[in-house]
Amino acid sequence: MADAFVPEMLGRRDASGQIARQLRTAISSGVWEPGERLPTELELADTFDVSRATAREALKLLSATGLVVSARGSHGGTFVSVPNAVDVAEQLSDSIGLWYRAGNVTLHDVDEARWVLEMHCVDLAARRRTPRDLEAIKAPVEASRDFNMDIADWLDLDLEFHTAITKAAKNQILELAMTAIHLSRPATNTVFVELLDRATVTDQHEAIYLAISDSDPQKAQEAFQRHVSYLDEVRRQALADLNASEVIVSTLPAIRHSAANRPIAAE
Amino acid sequence: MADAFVPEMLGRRDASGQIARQLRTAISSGVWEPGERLPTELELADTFDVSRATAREALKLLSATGLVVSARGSHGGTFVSVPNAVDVAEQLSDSIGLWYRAGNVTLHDVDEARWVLEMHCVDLAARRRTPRDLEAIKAPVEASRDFNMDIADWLDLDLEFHTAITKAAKNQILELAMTAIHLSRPATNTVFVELLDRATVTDQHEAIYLAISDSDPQKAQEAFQRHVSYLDEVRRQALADLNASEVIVSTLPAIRHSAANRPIAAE
DNA sequence: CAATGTTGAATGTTAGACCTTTAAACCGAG
DNA sequence: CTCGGTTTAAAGGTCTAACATTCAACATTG
Repeated sequence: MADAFVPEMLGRRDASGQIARQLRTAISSGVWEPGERLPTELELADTFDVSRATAREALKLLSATGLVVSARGSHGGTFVSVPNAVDVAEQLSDSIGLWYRAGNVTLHDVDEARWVLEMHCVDLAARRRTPRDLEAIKAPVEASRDFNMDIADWLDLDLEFHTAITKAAKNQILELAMTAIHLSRPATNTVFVELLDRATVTDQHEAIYLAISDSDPQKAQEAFQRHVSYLDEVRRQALADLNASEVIVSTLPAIRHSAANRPIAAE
Repeated sequence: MADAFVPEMLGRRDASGQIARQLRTAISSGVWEPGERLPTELELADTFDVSRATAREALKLLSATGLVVSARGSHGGTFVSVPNAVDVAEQLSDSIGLWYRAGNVTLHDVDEARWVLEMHCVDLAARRRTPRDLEAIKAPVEASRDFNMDIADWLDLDLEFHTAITKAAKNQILELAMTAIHLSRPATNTVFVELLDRATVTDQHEAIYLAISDSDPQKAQEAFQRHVSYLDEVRRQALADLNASEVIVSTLPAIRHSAANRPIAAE
């Protein structure tokens, strides 16, 4: 995998973009490992026969996605980096937000993806949770028993609860997806939260917590299913109260809990 | 076109990054809608009291994630854009690939996420597939009955099959996630495919297709479950046949930075 | 020996120039 | 008046040549 980097001739347009693409491909295919240093800006400029400014712009394109980081100083340079998960999730949520505004995705798409993913996180959390995970899940449930809390704070606790479950599932990929969806919630959600009955929601959260605590995936999924159904019903109600003629009514997929849904080889 | 853009004073370090963050926030919060034009490079440079080159670099940072596009010409400029789904998926898969190489995610994480997501895509596909979707799912199944085919071509058909199912589920978010995972497959997988029995795999594919064709979500999930179980078993077998320590080396190159390399931390 | 200065190499930023592209304004021929 | 070519202004793309800042290693000094 430690092949040399072989630059190709540039076309006449978009020099910085072409250089960035070549470097990106090289990084993906292992020419440089994470932590290794790329050529300096001056060397790249020389290699591709462009000015330093153009080479810099190419590196900026890579640094925007966290593929590389730059450091100044005598032993500085540009280094292959491992993208930060939160940054990636933020970029994802930015994209989702724009898709939503452009009408390329609907609220229903985002909600559906969220429930699908979280349903499985709940299952996995019940199987893999550590005592520490349980603490992290329990804390926001108990804290949200204070019903005089500000709505924003209460929502933060809700997010904390769901995030803790996601983490307990111990799958980085699923966690990334959930984080992105959570981050794009403010852009997509908002209207229905005021109509929720906090005691009901908190009870449902507690039921989920208890099932996870019992390491009972099926019970956890059922509890989560009830939670989702309640939220969905409140939402339908709200839509019905409004002039809902043009709003597409959300239809959640009937998600079966799945004793069978666990195919993956054990670690 | 809600609020005006209010630039903030810059700190002393990383001017282009700070400008990019401000613009990014402004775009996310709807200061400019998709399609609208941002200030010109010269105007931005003037606004933030930096040189044009620095303003340009800030815009490059945004264009790298597809948040904006630039156009030359008299009525050119930098415009808010809706990121292309495939580009976003590619960036995601690049990140996943690097996480894998750095040991932050395992093959197991990626596989598990894939099966979790696809299990639900299969369910949704059975509910929502159009006749056209069915065609797209059926074609690669029939084509892969030619067992003399090159392994690479056969793999392409496999990908085509799974992609068609994903599309039939009609959820952009899930489709994005699946695309990213599929794109990162070459970086993570490919060891076990040679051990598969093509006839078995194709039969399983056909069973999934038939269930989707029957609009029977449960049967479809069960068929998919059998497919996954088979793949999982082959993989276990392969792992058992090899020396475990070798496998770890070859499939999970535990890359650690040499002392000379700069430790990576996104700020 | 420890604190302090020097220096070299790299990125960060600036300034101004020129090139290329694009659409609109212009203008002359039919 | 219309059509088609030409001009032109505006904007991004690139180049050059500096200067500024940072940082580690080395040298110097108290």
